[in-house]
Amino acid sequence: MGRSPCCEKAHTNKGAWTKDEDQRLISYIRAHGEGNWRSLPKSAGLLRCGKSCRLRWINYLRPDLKRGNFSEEEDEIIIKLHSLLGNRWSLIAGRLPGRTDNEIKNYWNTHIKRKLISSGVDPQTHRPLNSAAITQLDFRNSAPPPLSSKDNSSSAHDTNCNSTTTEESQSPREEESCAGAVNLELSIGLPSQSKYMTSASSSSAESKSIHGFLLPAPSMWPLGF
DNA sequence: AAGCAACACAACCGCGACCCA
DNA sequence: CTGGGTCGCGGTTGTGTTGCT
Repeated sequence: MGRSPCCEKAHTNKGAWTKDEDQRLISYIRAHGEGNWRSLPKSAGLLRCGKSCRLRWINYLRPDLKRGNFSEEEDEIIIKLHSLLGNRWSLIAGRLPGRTDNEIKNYWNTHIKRKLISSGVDPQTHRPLNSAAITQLDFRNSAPPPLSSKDNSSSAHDTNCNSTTTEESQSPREEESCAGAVNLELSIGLPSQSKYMTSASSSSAESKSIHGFLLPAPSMWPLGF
């Protein structure tokens, strides 16, 4: 179906935020709280799209943001969580207080990916690069290589279950079919207040993640999750 | 010192999920 | 049940900064 633009593009600013805009947004949210992103810009006197306001607040202005370099420990947590969850940055961010999904995503793409590759680990599969290469050969004639390189019988499923491509299947049916025996909440203790743990589709999404991603051997886990 | 390339990160875009009338 | 509006997510792009030649 057709989709209306999220805002009147002709009357909105784009690009970098000014200090004045930041200040307006901060003081408005302090006074009225988060939410109503669509109407917020107008109420706050900002010539910005609601989405832009939300992003600016979440990624940059929120008072509880940590900012600054990632610690070694955070690195390891991110790697660990990525091996479990794939590119579900918001879920990963939920486990790292003070960090945002955007920040983690950027950090992954610019630092950790390279770090893993240089240490011989495939950043998508979290397996040694050699075996990943073999896996790629195996799937060269079909769809893009699945994250999991396990048995062929489940490879199609794994492709559907992984989250690294835009072709990712999101349908509840497939999520259900992907729901595995492992409860992610038990494994990594996702916060129960997260919306992801309260909606049915989301909890199945967790299950699918844990199932879709072949867990690396415990010996490869830097942390004792 | 200048030009270029690589890097880092903020911001945008499009889409699916969710909510509610 | 359906359709429209809104929110949130992940991928991608744009731009400023840093390092190298």
